[in-house]
Amino acid sequence: MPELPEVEITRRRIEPLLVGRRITEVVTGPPSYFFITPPERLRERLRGAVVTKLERRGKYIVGSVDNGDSLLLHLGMTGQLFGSGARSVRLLSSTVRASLSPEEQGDFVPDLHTHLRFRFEDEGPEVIFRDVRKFGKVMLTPPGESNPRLDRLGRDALLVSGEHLFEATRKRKTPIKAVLLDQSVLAGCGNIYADEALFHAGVRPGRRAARITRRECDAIAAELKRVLERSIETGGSSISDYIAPDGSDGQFQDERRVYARTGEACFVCESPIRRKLVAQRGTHYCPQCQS
DNA sequence: ACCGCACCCTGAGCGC
DNA sequence: TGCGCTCAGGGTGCGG
Repeated sequence: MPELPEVEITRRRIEPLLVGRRITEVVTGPPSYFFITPPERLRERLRGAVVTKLERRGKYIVGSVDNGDSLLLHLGMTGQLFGSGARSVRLLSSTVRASLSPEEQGDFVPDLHTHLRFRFEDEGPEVIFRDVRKFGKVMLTPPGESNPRLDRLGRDALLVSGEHLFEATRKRKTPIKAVLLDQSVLAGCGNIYADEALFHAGVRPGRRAARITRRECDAIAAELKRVLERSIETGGSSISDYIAPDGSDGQFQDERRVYARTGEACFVCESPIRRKLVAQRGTHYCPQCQS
């Protein structure tokens, strides 16, 4: 599931494929939950346009278009943004994959889940947005208009501080993990990195936020920053559908300490890792190392 | 203001 | 073998 590191890696790799190239055609799928802006409007507004800048805001990728529009992309749970040259079996459903020989599992072929394709004047690689579950989003904001989705975002998770976390957690009865997942507090933090940061900080995810000490807030902030930076360095976590935009897998999943390790031994104390629901999310922790 | 929860979606994995 | 059920989860919006 794409969180800040995966989104940042995607942004970095897509930037040279998108920025500065004149769009000649936008090919879209039919209207759906995925399209906040209707596909017809996207096609009209982006034909002939150039994206001049590509930034990340939390888990959003935001493009500045030379017509003044702002292009918002969100990968949701299963969104994949890549160049047409990417080669990865993760770009195919397992049933389709199973019907192909290894040598056939090469170049990407647009399918039912391919909602958006950008074609360019230079006739080079296309930029493709595929999303099986359609929890991803694409949206165009007209010149001068702000976007409420972006306005809601809090501080970027890479810039978290113990002080900020301490202030945000006072008077909150909800579990500390819910605060870490709250995009209006920490933009970009998601399920994997919340669990990992809380493990490294030695704090149980279900603890009431207001009961977390200043010292613990410092530890959580430092560890969150560290795991996010480390994940970006190692290419992100390729759990389920995420691939880097060149089709390669990330490596951070090999450095996980608790996420999706239910029942396996803690690397520190060998206690079995536990899983429970916190804030309606699958949550993993070590009962011995975290208190 | 804050909190919990339903909803959106579809493939994987499981039990029968 | 195959069907049908359940689960997964980011973000939004609603009701309490």
